[in-house]
Amino acid sequence: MKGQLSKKPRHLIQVVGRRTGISSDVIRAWERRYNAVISERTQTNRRLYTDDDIEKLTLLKRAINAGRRIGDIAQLSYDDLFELVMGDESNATRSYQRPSTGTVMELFDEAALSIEEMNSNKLDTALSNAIAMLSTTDFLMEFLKPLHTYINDECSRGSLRYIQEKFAKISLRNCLSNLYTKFRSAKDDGPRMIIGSLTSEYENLDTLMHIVVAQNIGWDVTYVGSSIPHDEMTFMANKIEARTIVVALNNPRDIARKTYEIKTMKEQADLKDNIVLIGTQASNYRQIADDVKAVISQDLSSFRLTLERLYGLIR
Amino acid sequence: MKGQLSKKPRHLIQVVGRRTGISSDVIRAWERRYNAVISERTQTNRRLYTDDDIEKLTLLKRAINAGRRIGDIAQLSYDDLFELVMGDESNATRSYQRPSTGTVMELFDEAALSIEEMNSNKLDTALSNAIAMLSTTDFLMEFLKPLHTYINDECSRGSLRYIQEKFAKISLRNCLSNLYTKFRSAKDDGPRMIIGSLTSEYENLDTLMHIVVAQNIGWDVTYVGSSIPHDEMTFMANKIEARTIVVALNNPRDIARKTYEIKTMKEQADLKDNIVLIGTQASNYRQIADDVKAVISQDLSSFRLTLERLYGLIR
DNA sequence: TATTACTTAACAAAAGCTTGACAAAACTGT
DNA sequence: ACAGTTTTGTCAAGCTTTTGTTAAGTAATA
Repeated sequence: MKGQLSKKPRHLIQVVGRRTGISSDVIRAWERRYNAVISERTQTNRRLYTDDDIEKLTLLKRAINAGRRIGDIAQLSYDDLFELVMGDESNATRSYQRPSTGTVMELFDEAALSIEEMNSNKLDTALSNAIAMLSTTDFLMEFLKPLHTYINDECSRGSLRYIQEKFAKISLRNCLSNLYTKFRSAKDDGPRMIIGSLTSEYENLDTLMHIVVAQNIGWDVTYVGSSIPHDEMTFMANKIEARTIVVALNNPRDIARKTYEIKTMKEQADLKDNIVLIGTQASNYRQIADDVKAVISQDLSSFRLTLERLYGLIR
Repeated sequence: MKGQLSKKPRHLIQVVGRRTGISSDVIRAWERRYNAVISERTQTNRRLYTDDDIEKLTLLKRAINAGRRIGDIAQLSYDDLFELVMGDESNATRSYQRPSTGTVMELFDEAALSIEEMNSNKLDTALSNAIAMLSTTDFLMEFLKPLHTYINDECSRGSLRYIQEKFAKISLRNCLSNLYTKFRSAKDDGPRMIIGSLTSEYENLDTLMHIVVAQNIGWDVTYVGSSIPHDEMTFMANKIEARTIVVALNNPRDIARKTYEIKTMKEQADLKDNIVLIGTQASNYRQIADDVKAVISQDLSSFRLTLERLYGLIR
């Protein structure tokens, strides 16, 4: 499911440094000393890295954060590294295992089938296999998001019952919160961000996906849940010195009130960056977004871009 | 389940320390004095441990927690150690006194502090340290449950703000759902159970704790969430051939309706065992419990006992 | 021209190792 | 209950290994 782009060497070392949080000096030192990631070169000898290289470097960093030493792990394959990191970060008895056979499509079908059968065990396995098979971003965009849409569709078509929807979403939620806590340990130095939703909003799987994306880029994310009064958010943002607040907007009710609340938050919170609005209803807040210079991110990929831009500016 | 990897010495002493919660000094001291775990070495004399070594150290730690002395048990084989620990811990459940309460106390304080500071990273760390340090049951009963009570108390006293409560509970929830998925894979053959709550009930951390307890004993638990119509529960129970349904009752509203729903579920679901009622409000359902031979479990320990009894009957 | 990247070499902080010592906690015999 | 002994976690000193950082000089880039 990975595009061809990921195999193409195209990132300068500077970009890689930003994305992974590893300084270019260190990336070069790792290459020189341990052959950790050996990149292609341009005709004029500049290093060019692929997306896969970045993923491997990210894993290396996480492994180091978990107590490994670079010299011991630099030469491991991506798969071995992955398993190692999963074992290290969760004291889990079971570690993720790459399925030897089967494609992402098959995993998707298996997930769908387990939802129909209401077999939560099987569903969990399918999910963690998908995590093991794909990069985090791909897992979200190419697997979890479609699966979520599928569930909603089948539900409104009536081919899935209410309890099947509920049950499936609990598994997805768990899976996302696992990802969340896993990445958490890796990043304790990134720029801080608060994600939550205002009063009258409900918890939303999409919001959780946004959290994982943000953490993946390097942000230190605090999720505060749904239905949070705006002054509480402001209080927390100031207390923990968050650079930005991300507000999830999925419920079409009370637009006027929420507009006012966003405005107040912008005024009272001492943010270094602008507020970010996400969710299906975010587009209804264009006016206030313009007024307070908030950024609207309609989907995961644009959210990712927004954050990468901000993160780049910070360093 | 264990691959060849577990036999391969690959963990640095630091990693081992982090995973077991035993300081590297102590690990070395145990090796020097009692030959507790003798690791391989790298060419440059660094210690490298296998997964099995980590398991043995974890057992040693649990044995010490249960009152053993390291000098007496260090040289035991893994199997002997395992048996010892099992015996010790099951005896300890009833009459409770833990010698090394000091450190657990500190973890509790650290958790409380991180809630005040709203540092989710620190809170997560404290939680996973507590998990590593205690057996699952102790973790729930002696750590998570008190922490939950503490949060609620401080909140009603007004010394914690709403957002601190919300934020803390999200971390606890994540922690519980991690435990849930962690144990899930281990048991796919146990007797099946559904846990959920009826319409007008909200999600509740106590219910999640019950799930973990049930899984810990060996049940194959499917959690279906809160606010589930009773006929949906029945449908699922029959479909996956659950032995029992556990109904969480925490909201004092609509007792009459829920009473009726419990009765209907008992009639229409094809359960091998009786329905179990849990939660703060469960005691208001004595009448119907008698009528349909449902069991009421007021707290985690009585829930545990009930399930152990059932589980014992089944095997 | 100012910035970024490349290579090589050197340096210094961090972490590991061993040995030895010490003090608190636990145990023992009276 | 109490004094003496043993057990055990912790720490320090002195050494080695590992690894991030910095500097210097050169080349490419915009």
